[in-house]
Amino acid sequence: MSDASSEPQAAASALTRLPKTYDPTSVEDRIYKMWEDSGAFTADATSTKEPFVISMPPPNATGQLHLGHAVMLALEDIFIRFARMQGKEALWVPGTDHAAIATEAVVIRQIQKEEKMPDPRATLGREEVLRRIADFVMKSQGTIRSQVRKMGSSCDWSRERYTMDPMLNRCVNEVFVKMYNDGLIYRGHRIVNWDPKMKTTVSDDEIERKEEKAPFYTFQYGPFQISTARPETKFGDKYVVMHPDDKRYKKYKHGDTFEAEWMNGPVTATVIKDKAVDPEFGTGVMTITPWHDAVDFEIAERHELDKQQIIDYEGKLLPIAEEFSGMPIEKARPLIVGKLQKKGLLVKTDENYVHAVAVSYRGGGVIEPQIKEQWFVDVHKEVVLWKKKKMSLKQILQEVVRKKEIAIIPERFEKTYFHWIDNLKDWCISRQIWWGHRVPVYYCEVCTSGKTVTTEKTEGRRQKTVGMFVSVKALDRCPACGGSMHQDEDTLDTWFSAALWTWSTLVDPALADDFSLDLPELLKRSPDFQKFHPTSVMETGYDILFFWVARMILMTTYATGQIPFKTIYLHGLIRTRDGKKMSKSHPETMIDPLDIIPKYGADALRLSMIVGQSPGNDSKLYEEKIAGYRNFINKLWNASRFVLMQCEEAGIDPAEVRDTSFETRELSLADRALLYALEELVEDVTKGIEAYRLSEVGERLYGFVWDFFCDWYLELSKGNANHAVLIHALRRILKLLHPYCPFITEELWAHMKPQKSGLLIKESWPAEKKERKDKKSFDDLHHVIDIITAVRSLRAEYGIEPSKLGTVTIVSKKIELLESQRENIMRLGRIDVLTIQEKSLGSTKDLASYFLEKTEVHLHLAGLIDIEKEKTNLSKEKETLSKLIGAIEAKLKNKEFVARAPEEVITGEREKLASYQEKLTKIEERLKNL
RNA sequence: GGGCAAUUAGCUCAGUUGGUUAGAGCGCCACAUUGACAUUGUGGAGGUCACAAGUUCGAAUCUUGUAUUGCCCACCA
Repeated sequence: MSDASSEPQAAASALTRLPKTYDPTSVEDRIYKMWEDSGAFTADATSTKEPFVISMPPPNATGQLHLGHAVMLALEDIFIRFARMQGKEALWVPGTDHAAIATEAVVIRQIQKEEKMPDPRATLGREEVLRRIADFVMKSQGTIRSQVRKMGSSCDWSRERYTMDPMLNRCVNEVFVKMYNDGLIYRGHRIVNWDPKMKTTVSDDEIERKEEKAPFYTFQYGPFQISTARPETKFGDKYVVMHPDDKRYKKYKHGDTFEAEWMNGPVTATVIKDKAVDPEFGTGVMTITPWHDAVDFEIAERHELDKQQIIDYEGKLLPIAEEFSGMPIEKARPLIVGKLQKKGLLVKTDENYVHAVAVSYRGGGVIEPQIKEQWFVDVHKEVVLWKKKKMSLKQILQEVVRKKEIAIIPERFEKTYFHWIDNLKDWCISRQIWWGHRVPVYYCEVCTSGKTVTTEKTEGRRQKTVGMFVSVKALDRCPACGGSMHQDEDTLDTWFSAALWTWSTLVDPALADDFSLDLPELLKRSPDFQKFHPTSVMETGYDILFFWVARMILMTTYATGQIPFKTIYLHGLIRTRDGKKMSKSHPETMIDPLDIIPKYGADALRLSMIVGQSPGNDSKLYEEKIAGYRNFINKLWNASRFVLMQCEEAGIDPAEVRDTSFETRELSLADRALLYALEELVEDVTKGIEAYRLSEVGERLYGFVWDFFCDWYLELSKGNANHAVLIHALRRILKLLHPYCPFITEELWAHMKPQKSGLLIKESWPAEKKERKDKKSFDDLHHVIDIITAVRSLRAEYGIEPSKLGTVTIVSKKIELLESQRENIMRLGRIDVLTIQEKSLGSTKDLASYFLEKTEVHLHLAGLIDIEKEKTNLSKEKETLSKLIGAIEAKLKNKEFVARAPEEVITGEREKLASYQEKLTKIEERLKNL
C-alpha cells in the first residue's frame, strides 16, 4: 500500500481511510438524519404508484423502547424499504398511543409519591389531573420518538399521529354516534369486571387468570349442601340451583321454597332448575350471587331473580353483612367461616382446592365482578350492511377472514381467531378513569331532573333515557329544552380508539372542526385515506391479536366499509436464553435495545432478531447472538474496504463503474460464476421477502456474503481483480441487504454508488437478469473449490505448516478447466509444483490422496507419508461408499421402486451409483498400491 | 376441561408440495499472527431427526398414538 504522505490524490486516498472496523455509533445518527432530510420517508398521496402501507402499532406515548418494539420496527422497516425500492408508494405511519389506564396510573402514583397526596383525583379534580397527565405525556413523548429513530425506522414523520389528536378524537366520536344510532352501542346494567385497585371496569380480554390455592368450604343450606371458596359473597343468597335432570333432587320442583338457617338467621330460599349447573361438581347444588358472578348473573337474568350487591366498589362488605360491614373481604372471610362453624353449618373444608382467580392485566388487583351501568358494544345484533348482507359485528369478523379478504400469517392463528370470536361477548367500552376519550354522551340537567328519568325497554337490554343526547359535537345546551348539560363521566377503553388506527390516522386533520361533514364525507375528502386505505400489512405481536387486531377488523369494516389491512403478520415474543419472558425483575437476562444499539449497532440488533425468528413463534435472544451479527456487519465493511482499496490501487474511480462495464470485457471463471450466483441471489431474496420468509432470506444473504463472496470470490480475485465486477457485485449486495441493515449499506453505498445516483434508500430494487445465468461456470468453479478444499484438507491431515508449499498431482479428465485455474489452485492450495494429468498415478507410494467425483487429488509427501494412516482413511471412505452403493443397488433392484418412482429420481440414483462406483474403484486401486 | 404449537449436533435454530451421505450460526478441538477483516483465516470432531405403530417403492417430512415442554381459551360454584 502506498504511503499516505506520498499520495497526492487526497480524494482517492480518502477511500482507504475507512477505519479497519466499522463503528456504527459514528454513522447511524448521521445517516438517519440524511434520510429524513432527503424526504425519502415521505409518501405522496397524489402519486400514481401502487401504494404499500403499514400502520405502525403505536407505542405508549410515555413508554421506553423495548425489544418488543425493536422487533416490530425491524420487521416493518424491512417490508417498507423493500416495497419502496420496488417502486411502490410506500407509507409507514408512525404514532403513539395515550394508553389510558397505564398512563393515568403512572401519573397518579407519581403525584402520590412526590406530593404526598393520598388521593390526587379527589384533591385535584378532573381538569387538573388531566392537565398534569397531558403535561407528562408531552414531556415524555419525545423519548419514544427518538428511540424509534434509533432503530432506523423509515417511517413518515410528517404523518405522525397521536390517539388523542383532535381528528382522531373526532373519529372516535363519529364512530360512537354511528354505532349508537345503529343500536350497536347500548347502556345497561350488566355484570362487568371491576378492578377495585384502579377503580374502573376492564374488558374480558384485560383480565388474566391465576391459579390459586384456597380453602373450599361446604356448608349446610337447608336440606342441601353447597360449596364455595367465597363465603363472603353469600350473605344475600336465597336461591339454590340444580340441574333439571339431576335425579338426586327430583323431589324438589322448580319454584319450591324452604326455610334455611343462614348467616344472619333464617331465610326463605327458592329452588331453581338450570342447566348451567354441573351435576358432577361438588354436591350438584349451588346458591347464587348474581351481583358478583357472571354465571350467577346469567342464571338470575334467565329466571328474573333478585340481585343484591354484597361488596362495594372499594372491595369492602356492605351493611347486609351486619357485623362484618365495612370490612375488606380478605379479612372478613375467615371470620365469616368461623361464625358459620359456630352455628354448626360448616360441613367440611377442602384445603387443597385450586381455582383460577381473575386478576387485572394492568394493575394486578383481584377482579371483583359487579353489576354496573356501563356502555357496551353489541356484537350480536345483525344490523351491519356488508356486501349487501345484514350481519352482526361477530359475523363480519368471521366473514372477512373466512373469505380470505384478510390473510393471517402464520395461518394457524386463524383457528385461534375463530375460537375467540365464538366466545366473544358484548364488549364493555366504558372506563371510570379520566385519561382517555370521554364518552360523547350528554345529559340535560333540566329534562332529567324536571321529569323523572324514564327508561323504556326497546329491544332486549337497550334502554332509552330521557334527556340523554349522543353527539359528535360537544353540547352545552339541551337540544330539547335548552337546559344546561353535563357530559358522561366515563372514558372509552383504549382499544376503542386504537381499533380505528389504520384509518383515523389517514383522515385529513384539517377537517377536525368541520362539523358540517359526516363520516363518509370526511373519508371522501381525505386524500391519504383515498390513496392509502386499506393498508397492506398489519405487523404486530400475536399477543395482541384479540386486544387490537380483531377489534380493528371489527370497527374499521363497520365504520368505513373497508377492511383495515390485507395481511396480518404476527411475530413472536423475544425471550431470554432460557426461554423465559424478559422481565425487569431479572435484570441480568434483560436485553435493552438502548444498551445494545450503541454497543453493536442497530443493524446487528435487527439481524439478530429477524434471523431465526419465524412468524408466530417465540425466539430467544442473547448477547453472543447479536455479537455474531455485529461480526457479519464488520465483515461486509472490510470486504467493501478491500474492494475500494483495490480500485484505488488500480486508479479506478468506483463512481465511474457502470453496471454493465464488465460485459464487454473478458471474464474469468470466478467472475462468471459470481454473476450467476448474484442473479440467483436476487431471485431468492425477492421471492423470499414477498413470501414473508424473512429469516430464510437473512440467512441466505449472510451465507452469500461471507461464505461465497468473501471466502471464495474475493480470494480468487486477488491478483486478478476485475474491478467492474467487484463493484457491481457489492452494489447488488448492498441493495439486497439494505432492508435488513439500512445503516451500513447506506454508508458503504456512498463510496461506490454510480456517479448520478443518490441515496441507497431511494434506489430501485435489482431485477433478475436471466441472460447472466451461466450455470456451467458456477458448477465448474465449485469443482475447483472442491479441489482446493481437498488439498487443504490433506495438508491439515498431515500437519503441513501453511508456510510450506506442497507438491500436488491432480488426476482428472477436466484438463482444460483445471489448467485455466492453475494459478488459483496453486495459490489457494499453497502448492509450488502442480501436475495436472489424465492418466492415473500407478503405484507411487508416498501420496496422501483425496477422491472427488471424477477427480483425484494427490499430495506428495516424500518421507512424511504414514501408510497405515492413509490406509485407514481410505478404508473408512471405502466402507462408507460400499454402504451407499449397496443401498442404491437394493433400491434399483426393487421392482416397485423402478415402477413407481418418478423418472428423474431413478436417473438420479443411477448417476449417483455410477459416480460412487467409479470413486470406489479408484480407492480400491489406490489401496492395492499402498 | 378444550385447543394450538414445539421436540433435529453441547446451545440457538433451518430443513417450502415425501427422494440430500440431514444443514447453518455459536461453542468445542487442531493449526495459522503484521497480507480487507483476530469482530479473522484453514481444517476437523459432533446427530439411531423425542418414542411407538402405520401409510408408501421410499418418511426428519404424511397419519395415529404415547411422552415431555410451552402457550392460548374456558362459567365449574
